[in-house]
Amino acid sequence: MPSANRDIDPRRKPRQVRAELTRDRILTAAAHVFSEHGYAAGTTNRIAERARVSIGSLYQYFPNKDAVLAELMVRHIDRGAWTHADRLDLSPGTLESVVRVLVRDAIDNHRDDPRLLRIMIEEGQLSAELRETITRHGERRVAQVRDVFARHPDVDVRDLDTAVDLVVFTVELNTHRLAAFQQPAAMGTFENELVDMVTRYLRGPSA
Amino acid sequence: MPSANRDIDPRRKPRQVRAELTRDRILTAAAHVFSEHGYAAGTTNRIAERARVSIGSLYQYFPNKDAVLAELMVRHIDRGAWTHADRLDLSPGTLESVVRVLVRDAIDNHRDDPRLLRIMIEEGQLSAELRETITRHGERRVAQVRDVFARHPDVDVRDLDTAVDLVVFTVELNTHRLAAFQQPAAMGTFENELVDMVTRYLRGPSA
DNA sequence: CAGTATTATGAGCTTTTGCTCAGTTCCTGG
DNA sequence: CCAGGAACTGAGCAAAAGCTCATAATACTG
Repeated sequence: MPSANRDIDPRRKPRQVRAELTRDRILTAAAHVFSEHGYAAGTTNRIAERARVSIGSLYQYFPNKDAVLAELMVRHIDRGAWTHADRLDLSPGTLESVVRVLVRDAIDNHRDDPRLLRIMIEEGQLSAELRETITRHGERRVAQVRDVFARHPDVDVRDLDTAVDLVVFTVELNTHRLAAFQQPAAMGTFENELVDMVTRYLRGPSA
Repeated sequence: MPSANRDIDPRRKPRQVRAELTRDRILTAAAHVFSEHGYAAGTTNRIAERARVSIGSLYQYFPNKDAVLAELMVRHIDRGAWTHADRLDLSPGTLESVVRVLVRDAIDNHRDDPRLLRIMIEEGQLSAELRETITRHGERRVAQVRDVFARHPDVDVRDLDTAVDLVVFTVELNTHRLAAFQQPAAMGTFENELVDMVTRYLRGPSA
């Protein structure tokens, strides 16, 4: 495989609408292809083919394959799907309602495509910088949730850090699975049960 | 890529101990390589190299790359790691102890290598037959758990099916993550919290 | 120990895949 | 309307990866 990660190579920057459009089609196609085939098996030719664009065009906008995935990740982050958990702070309601916001937030985050999300994070060599950003986002989220739980009077757990960890990832992972497999119909029921489980856990031994 | 999935091609079947040994070394190496590099980037040459075996030997025992991953999966299943949940039936103790068995079981299942497990399931084209087997295992497990919960007097949930689904996967996924990232030290604490969360959920609104 | 069967080797063939570049088509400003 | 830049094309190159096969080494058998 040819050398990836050459010096930052902005390639041509789109100046016409047409170009922007092509770029978009490439990225959309890439999202589908990576999601379906995984990173390694999602070949650039397949992406170009799916985008109905010649392979040359793809390389006019992206210096290499990694850059395509990276751009996808950047877009995902920029879309802000990852932490509009600001709502969390503003919801001083019952513990259950807080948890529900958390769950809804996770669902929003996974609305795009959970498979792709995993691939973006686990496969493909993202730049250290980008990884940093992602990690930071995750940590900020955990910290935010920790804060809210710490403040809430109904929360009663042995170790707050462990609890937050458990809760955040339980919500995250279940949502992930849910988005991937289930049909939207079962969503409602599932959301309720998930919220219930987490809430009861946080409330502690309500003896 | 050459045609995979040709007619069942048993290749040479080992007749000497030496051969069996080579086969094992190949599989062990494959497990490591796939786990480290993913399926697509885990090349057969790398596997052979790591096994200290010539590439030719690899293809003497496996018709193609997919077959190596498939065999790995078969071994995983055969090892019976997936459902010695027989213990479940035999543990008529408290709800908490039942849940704990469930968690321990999941941990055992992931003892081998969680990365590999994911790769085996999500990447690589397993035969329809093998996929069937895996699905069946999963379903059987869920059914088994459902049964135990249905019988247990302390379980109080709205919808048993949904609850079992939620519980099984929550345990599964958290264990997965735990095995992958955390050091064994934090394991104990985490196990307790997980057990707690699930138990409280199953006990229902203990008003 | 000779003869045969089994196992192991690795150079290299074939296909796949990331990517280039010379040439064509399209768009826009003057 | 046309010149020149921007965008697009796709045949094909180089590297990588899957896999073969002629040959060598090793183990078993009588």
